[in-house]
Amino acid sequence: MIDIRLVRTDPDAVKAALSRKKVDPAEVDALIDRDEALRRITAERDDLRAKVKALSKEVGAARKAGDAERAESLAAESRALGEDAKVRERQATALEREVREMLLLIPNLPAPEAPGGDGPDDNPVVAQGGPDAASYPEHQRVPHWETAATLGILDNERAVKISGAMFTMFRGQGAALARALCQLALDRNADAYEEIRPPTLVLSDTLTASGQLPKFADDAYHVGRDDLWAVPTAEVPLTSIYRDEILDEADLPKRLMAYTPCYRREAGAAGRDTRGLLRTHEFDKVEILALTTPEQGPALHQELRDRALGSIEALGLTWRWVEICTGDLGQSQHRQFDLEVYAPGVAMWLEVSSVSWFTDYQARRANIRYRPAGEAKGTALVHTVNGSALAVPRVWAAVVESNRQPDGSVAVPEALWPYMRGARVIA
RNA sequence: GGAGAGGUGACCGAGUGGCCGAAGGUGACGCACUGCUAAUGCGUUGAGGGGCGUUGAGUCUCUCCGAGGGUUCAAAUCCCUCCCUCUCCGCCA
Repeated sequence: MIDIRLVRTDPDAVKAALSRKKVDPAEVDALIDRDEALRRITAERDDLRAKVKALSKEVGAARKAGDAERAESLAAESRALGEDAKVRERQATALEREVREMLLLIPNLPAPEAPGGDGPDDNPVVAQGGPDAASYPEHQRVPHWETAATLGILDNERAVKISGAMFTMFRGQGAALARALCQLALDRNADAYEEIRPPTLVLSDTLTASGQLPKFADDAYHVGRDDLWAVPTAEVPLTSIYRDEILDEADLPKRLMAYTPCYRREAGAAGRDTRGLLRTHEFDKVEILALTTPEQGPALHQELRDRALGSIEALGLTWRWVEICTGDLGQSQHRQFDLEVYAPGVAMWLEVSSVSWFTDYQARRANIRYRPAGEAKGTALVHTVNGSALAVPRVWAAVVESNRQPDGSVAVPEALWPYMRGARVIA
């Protein structure tokens, strides 16, 4: 959620910032209107309550003094005010809900330094590295699903039998490779990040805190019988770890990482990227996340990007870093970097990591605060940043394609040797 | 899933209708005492919303004792529903 106080004090700045995300200023005006009504009703309600409290005390005093008549008349007066207060209370509750629902749907303000643009095509490439995308030889211009089928390391046909379309299954060395990638990402970040193994079925409140609900309910799997949601990313449980808590500034930044499976319905993506591993309902990912002070936010955002990049470089892949323009920025994001790797077999740049700075947008939803050092009282909202340290399927695909040997085998990148039970080649 | 007990502030814990945002203790912080430490004494110490004022001066007010409803002039306290924790039984990787 954005700060309602900012909406009150500087509505024009909010509208201007949000217009870069294509939000209609009328939405902001509607919010202001409801907020004003809420504050008016709340003031009336509180005033009535104060009177009821004062009168109630007098009733007690009169009773004690044995003045039953006066007590009764005061009680009657208080009763009448109480009726009024109850009416106001109902109105206030309805307005509170309205304001909150509006606030939950209004996106975060984009960073001033986020580039303008209408969509993905306008995302500027900031940097690139690894082998030249044009340098891959002919024997590496083979889609991973073909190589994998030959080697018997991917069995999507049977995955579909088991779970339906867009589910995948790794086999043998392919399964080991998938697990090795996770292990690599965890080990590379264990120097600074606490490893978490969180639950992956979560409450609606948890999914709301990180921004997926209420707007993106269709994208997530819901277990109706128990009203639980399958997490689309470890960001969801990690963000909620300190929900409704107050941290010490000395404990910030708090760095966390988790390997989890991720579940996505891909509701709007029917028929797209259905071959191989480019888009699947269930995949493994290592997520890194930090809770920071506002001052630490930008630095941690860079740190996360560099860490995500570190694993990709260790694997020897061709990569590029794009910055997401305002028209393509997600609802909760203030600023976002994407990392893409080049997959020579499918001749595509694959998005493998998305590193985002949310300012206090998630923290306000999740109510995660900290006590600024040196100040006896008062709290402030933390900032959240997170990113994929490594998302398995697309990296798996890129590794298989860019390490394919002329004989059809796949050389295991050296960084993964410790995790492949001695295998240097998948054949 | 069945039976029972319980959920109060950073923590422990008292509180069965008004004098309770809440005793007492622990912890933390400040001051005093002390050669230092310790001990002792005194004091301070929750969060959130709104109004007026200020820009970090305050002041008034409302809300919060697991959550949500209800009874009452008045609810931490009485009633209802739900959630969670613990113990025993059942089941089970």
